Amino acid sequence: MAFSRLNDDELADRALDVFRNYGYEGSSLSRLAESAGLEKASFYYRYPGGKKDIALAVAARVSAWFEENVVEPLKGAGPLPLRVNRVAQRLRKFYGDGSQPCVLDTLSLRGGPPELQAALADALQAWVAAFTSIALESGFNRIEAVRRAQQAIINIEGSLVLSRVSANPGIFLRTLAGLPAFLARP
Amino acid sequence: MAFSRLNDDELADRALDVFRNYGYEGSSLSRLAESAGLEKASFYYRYPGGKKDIALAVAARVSAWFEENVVEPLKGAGPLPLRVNRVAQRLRKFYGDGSQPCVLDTLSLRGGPPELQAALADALQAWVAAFTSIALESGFNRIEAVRRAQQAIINIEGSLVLSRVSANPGIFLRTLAGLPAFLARP
DNA sequence: GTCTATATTAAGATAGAC
DNA sequence: GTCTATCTTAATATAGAC
Repeated sequence: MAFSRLNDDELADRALDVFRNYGYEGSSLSRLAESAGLEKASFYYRYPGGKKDIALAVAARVSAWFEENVVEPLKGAGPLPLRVNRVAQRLRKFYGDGSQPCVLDTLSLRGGPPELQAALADALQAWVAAFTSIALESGFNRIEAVRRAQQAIINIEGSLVLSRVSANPGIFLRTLAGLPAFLARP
Repeated sequence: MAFSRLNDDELADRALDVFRNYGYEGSSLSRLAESAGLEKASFYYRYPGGKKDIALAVAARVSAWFEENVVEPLKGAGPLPLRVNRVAQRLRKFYGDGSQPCVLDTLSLRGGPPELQAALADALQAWVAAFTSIALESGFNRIEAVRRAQQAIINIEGSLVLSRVSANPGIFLRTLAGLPAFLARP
């Protein structure tokens, strides 16, 4: 295994996939190392603090993902609904078309360190802020804009739970389809 | 510990609390046994199949909880919004005022047997059906009633995730407050 | 029906070779 | 920077006393 090693971002992406599917406690170091194609000892070399460290790296990666795939695309040119729709497609992919749990939801389950909870809360806050900006730009007043942003994320998170538990992606995909009209009124 | 033993329902309630906070894989038998105030060996006496068995018992208990606290109260007498509000208060308590994860969400994470996933999907389906009945009784046509029922549960599950991750129960409590008007239009 | 005791396997973590 | 080897602790599971 001297070749085909993964860089830090790729490694965090693999770990993200383990964490969101098993929760914090359910993600054993063996599983995390295996998902990275590494022996446990090599894993400790990269993340001396073990599971805590890689979980924090995953939280940072999640924040970076939202910056790159939600905050930035929303700032781009073009009509508002079209920009929102671009973000909806990124979210669709991020959540595996409704088959993958949200890492904010499941990595925040009991067992992780307080810094992890704080980092996940920050990532969520950035998401709300990005959606709020769009609702403001769309003409809603501040109170209504924040309400819409929160409700849009409630819709995404809630429909994801329903889709996943009932093994019916349609609910999640329909929610995403309605996102542009909901956040950026025509 | 010859006295103060818990019956099956009480035991399942304790296990439910462990499962929803740690997910399936993250809930060790040691933790489950400890939460029940039993030694591991005693736990195996009651649930010979170990974690799988108690998880299935928890899923059955969840179904029973929805039957008793959602389906039945909605059938009671009184104005529709008042009945829905009674259910909202039960849900508020069930979810620890927005501090406790939903067991449908987190017990369905990877690791559990297929029968568990099926049982949790059934419980969710019963919830949707109960809310659909209310929306129908309230005057919505069938398609809109199903949509409202699903959306009401999306609101609950989604706002619970937001409240929990951001440690802000307000979002969840506000969603519950709006439930009667949403499901049973005045 | 619950306990103590114990066996086996997996998880968490480090040392040292390459 | 990754590996094998090893240690320690925890998890899973069973046997047998009470």
